[in-house]
Amino acid sequence: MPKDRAPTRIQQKNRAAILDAALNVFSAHGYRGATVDQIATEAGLSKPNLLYYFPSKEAIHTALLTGLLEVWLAPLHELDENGEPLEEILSYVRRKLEMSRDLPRESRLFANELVQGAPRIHDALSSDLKKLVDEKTAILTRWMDQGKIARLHPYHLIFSIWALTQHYADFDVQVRAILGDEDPFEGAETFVDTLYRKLLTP
Amino acid sequence: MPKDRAPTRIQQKNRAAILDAALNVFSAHGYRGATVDQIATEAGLSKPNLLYYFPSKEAIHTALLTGLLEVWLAPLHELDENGEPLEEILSYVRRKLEMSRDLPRESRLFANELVQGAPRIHDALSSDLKKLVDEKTAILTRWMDQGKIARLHPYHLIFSIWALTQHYADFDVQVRAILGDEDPFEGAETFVDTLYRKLLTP
DNA sequence: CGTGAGTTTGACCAGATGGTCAAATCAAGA
DNA sequence: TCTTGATTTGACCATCTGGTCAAACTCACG
Repeated sequence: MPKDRAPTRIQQKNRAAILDAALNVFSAHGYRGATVDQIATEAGLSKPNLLYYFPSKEAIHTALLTGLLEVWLAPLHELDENGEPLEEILSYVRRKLEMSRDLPRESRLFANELVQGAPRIHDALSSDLKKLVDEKTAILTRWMDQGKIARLHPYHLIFSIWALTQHYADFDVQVRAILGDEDPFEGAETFVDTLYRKLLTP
Repeated sequence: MPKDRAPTRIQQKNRAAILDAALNVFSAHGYRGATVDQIATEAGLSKPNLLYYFPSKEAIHTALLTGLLEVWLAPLHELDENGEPLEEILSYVRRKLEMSRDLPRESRLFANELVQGAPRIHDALSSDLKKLVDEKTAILTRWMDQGKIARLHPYHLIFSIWALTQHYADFDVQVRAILGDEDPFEGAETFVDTLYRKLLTP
């Protein structure tokens, strides 16, 4: 394993290639379904070479998840108390939907992990995620108190946004099996827009 | 393997035990993450004994999925053109939510399969499921034409129901990490009820 | 009972898989 | 160029896993 000095050019390139390959493989097959060989091949390395950069399969998975959790929660971070309530929420929804369209692998990585009980990120859920959600639901509640949006259960409001937007990435095959050639995201965008406008209008 | 006569008492009992154990294991770990030994132990059988009843791991999985697809689609089947539109849709939503609460293993079984690209039920999706959905969206469209419910993209309306209801079973850990002790389904029920009332009112 | 079909199991196998290691190769600074 | 640390690899290992098989056991029924 490389000493912990400043990473060399090669180290940067290879670690990035490994994480990208791992994202492909883990998101498509889940943790257990992914093989180190597959990741190595996809990253253009031999298996021992890959294990020179990461000590184990699990280490790759953990590095991926923790690295992406930040990306994953960014849209919610941006929800701004000082903005116009309805517009703030709608653009959060829009950002989440864009992530489903542009980063479906990331969405499925988390979906795989969550649907199997989140054995490897359970802690992050009940600390980081919970904290962020509590912070933002407080804002939503204040908006409701001020009569700026309809009164709803704030947690379930957040859940609904996650469910509606991530559905298009996570269950992509199903969506496409039903829609055929139609682009899922065009319809989805106007649908969720209408939905939250109607729902949130007091 | 047993001859194809009428199944004996033992055969019935063991096949049922195997399928129930398999539902536990597959829904919790996905196809690849499940092991035959685990299923056998959970069913109270030895591995060779299990393989006396089902020829392979995949056969168990297929038997499960095909057997449960029917159960899974039943609520949508019940959507009745002759009923009162809003109430019909609301009770469909309610039935789906009840399934998430009462049959979370089934929900996660399909979620696992779908999120990984549905390699084993792709056909059923684009034939049976597609057919059923087309049939029911036609009803929805007619209701919209008659001005009985708001005009929306019917496919995305169905997707939204699936997403909102199954979310509580599939991502149960996440939901509970955020809600703490609060019962997810109580809040969910009133939330989705409000949501679809507002959304569907023309 | 006895007998034949139905049921169960211990021992075993082949392939897949995560991971190790010593040796070989490469790259950059002195 | 030479040296030293970084990088790469072929060979190898232990374990897990799906699946097989022949032998043993059990049960219903004549």
